Amino acid sequence: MPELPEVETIRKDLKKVLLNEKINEIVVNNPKVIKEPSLKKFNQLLIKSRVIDIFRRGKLLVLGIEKSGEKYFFAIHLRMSGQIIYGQKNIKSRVSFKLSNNKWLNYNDQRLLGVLRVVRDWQNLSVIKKMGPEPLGKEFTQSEFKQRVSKRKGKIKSLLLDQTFVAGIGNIYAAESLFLSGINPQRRADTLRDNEIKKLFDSIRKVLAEAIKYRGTSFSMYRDGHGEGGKFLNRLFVYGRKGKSCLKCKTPVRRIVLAGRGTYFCEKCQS
DNA sequence: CGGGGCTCCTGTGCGC
DNA sequence: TGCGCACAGGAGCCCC
Repeated sequence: MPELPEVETIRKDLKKVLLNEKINEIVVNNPKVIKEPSLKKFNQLLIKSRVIDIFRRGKLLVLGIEKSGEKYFFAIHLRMSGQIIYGQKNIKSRVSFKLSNNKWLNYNDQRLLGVLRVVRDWQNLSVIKKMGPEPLGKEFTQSEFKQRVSKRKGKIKSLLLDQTFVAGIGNIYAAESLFLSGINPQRRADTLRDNEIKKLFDSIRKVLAEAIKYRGTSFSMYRDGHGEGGKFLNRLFVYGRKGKSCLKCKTPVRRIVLAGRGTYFCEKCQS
């Protein structure tokens, strides 16, 4: 569900309310989402710990925590249906944390696909070690992007979804970036011309930055740190608009399946 | 390396 | 109303 802009919105929301709070109580209603370490150890490490940092890498949200002089990282991947909502206790949550200010941090996850971990070194997580560049960061440059794209034989849309290639892009923003750049999602990456790759590079950054500005896209499950929806939904050009007319040329938007994922595009605007 | 299929889950919406 | 199927902001795994 949440892609980079959604996770970033949650991060910013939580940063305002979570820093320096202590976790005083943990209620685990479904241990399945806790992947590392054991449930017992997970509870032990988090209880009475203090939140000292909150950051994001790709779609991964990380809380830096401190417990009796030791530093740990609470890494949260929301996958398809995860939510982290600050406020009142939610009895439907998979895991809830009671904070020292008597508020609750609820981890909700309808489909139970999310992953919670507590580790000593977040940079040592395999997802992090394999993860591609942060698309809004300085290390993401047009020239290295162009070089890497032009070497790949797979479909450009699959490549954008590959977290080891670029971090944080998911199904919505892959579709929107490709629409803005006028590129058909089925194109082989190595057939893109230089000006198309440049356009794609710019579009990725533009779409992600805009989506952050509008606090993400709420199709159904996504909620920000306070349980509110994002406002980017009505700024989407193609995602979820099958059969509706293209906002640029009025041609009906098509939906196909690529690598098992719904893929939306305008045949006329994207070639 | 690339692609397809399947899997982990729960829930909703649609056609018949 | 009921049933079965498709589909859902993700990603890892196996196999060809």
